[in-house]
Amino acid sequence: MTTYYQEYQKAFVSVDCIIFGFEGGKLKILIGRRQMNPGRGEWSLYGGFVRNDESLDAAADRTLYELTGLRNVYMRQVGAFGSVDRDPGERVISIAYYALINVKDYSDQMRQEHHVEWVDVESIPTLYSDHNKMVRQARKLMRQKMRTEPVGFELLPNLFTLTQLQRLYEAVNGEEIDKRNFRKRIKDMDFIEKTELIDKTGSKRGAYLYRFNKKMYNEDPNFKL
Amino acid sequence: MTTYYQEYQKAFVSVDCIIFGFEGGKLKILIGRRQMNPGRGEWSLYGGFVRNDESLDAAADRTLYELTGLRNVYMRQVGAFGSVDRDPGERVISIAYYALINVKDYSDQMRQEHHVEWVDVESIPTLYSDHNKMVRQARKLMRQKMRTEPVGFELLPNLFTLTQLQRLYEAVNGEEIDKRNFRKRIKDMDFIEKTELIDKTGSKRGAYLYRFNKKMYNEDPNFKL
DNA sequence: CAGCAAAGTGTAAAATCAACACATCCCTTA
DNA sequence: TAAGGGATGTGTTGATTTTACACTTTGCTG
Repeated sequence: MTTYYQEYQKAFVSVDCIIFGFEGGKLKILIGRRQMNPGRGEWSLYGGFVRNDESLDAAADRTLYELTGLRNVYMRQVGAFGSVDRDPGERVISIAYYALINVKDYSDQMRQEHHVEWVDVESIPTLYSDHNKMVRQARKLMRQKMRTEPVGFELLPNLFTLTQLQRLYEAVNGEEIDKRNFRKRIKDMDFIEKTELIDKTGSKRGAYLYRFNKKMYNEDPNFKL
Repeated sequence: MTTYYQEYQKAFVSVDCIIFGFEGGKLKILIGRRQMNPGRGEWSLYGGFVRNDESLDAAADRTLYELTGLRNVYMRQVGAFGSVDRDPGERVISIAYYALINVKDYSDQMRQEHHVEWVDVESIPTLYSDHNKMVRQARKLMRQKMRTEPVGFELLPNLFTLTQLQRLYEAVNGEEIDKRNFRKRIKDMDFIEKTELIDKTGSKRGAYLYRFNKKMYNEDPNFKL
């Protein structure tokens, strides 16, 4: 291999994942105690190093897969973090990604094996290095995305009630939404289909289950919530 | 220095700058012929490598300074680009930044020395590697930012006419704006101050010059265009 | 002094958004 | 078996925001 840039310095490049889940009406992220030095034992995002034969996106996918066993998860880059001393040991540039997963797709056993926990985004402890900053930025981007694209469904089961959907948006935006106005907006979006199925777990009366029809959305992609 | 991560691979990390300017009613960016191999002679963004003793943001600032001699320029990160083969020679992760500068602040002499040119964003040639992708993303972010924060003034002289401001927004969004509606919105923003000065270069009649009052904006920061 | 080119100005209709209350259903339990 | 509780589900109205739209003024130029 020709070495063009030998006069310049290299750095370690890692990815860190902000993994969002929605459970019990709360928006949560997965964090765990850091297993390696430096910083062993501190609360931390889950991450990993980028190999020279994989793209950043691929490294993020792989990292998420290692942790959850899930593939084809919705992930988006948050940005690159590169303070000189963000890692106490070496120069490490980290690229943060956020992921949206359905909590039910993540086995509790696997969660425990990796020593990670779901914590409410409203009460995140101090994390290793600049991870709190990453989380803040991820939330901001995610909130923005949720407003303009139908990505919230990634956090819900295939079938969901309108109340669940509303609670999700309330958790993401941190404010209550008027039920009637919310449902009116949903009605305008044909790609959110009402099924004949009823969910009985959330109430005695039962609520209709809805589903997101991706094909229908792609034919006329206009979403706003 | 303790070496914690020796089992992992390092990569070169660079920054690339999308430098926006506004001139003759057109939004432009600075590009030049690449001076180094690989890719010498191809159209390219201006960039540089990140040193181990500077943050990513500092590297971006330095790179812009080397090219333009300007400091304290409005810059924001676009994101990290890391396809495996984005650089034909080595593994290089690049962090893209966009900058907003007032074209008049950039001396034409310095521009020529660095062999860069202003080109209309609507007719950008094929650029080296993934630089076109960087530009697309930068424009998207920049457009978004322009809508919600008063950053457009970075592209204009201190004193500007409302027509200039309107042309800027038209160039950024790629669509014409109704003059009366535009001016109505401006009137609602007290921090865009009318001065008693008149610009005579743009019309025979002359137009009032306005200025952006940053302090006033900070007291009540609400901007929307 | 007529013509031109850009500056500057208001209103009305349409669309969107925000506020708001009660009946229904089904299960539970007294 | 009747009453109570808790979540589901449903429309209207006023307020606000957004859009569409045309003519006069000014000062220089020929």
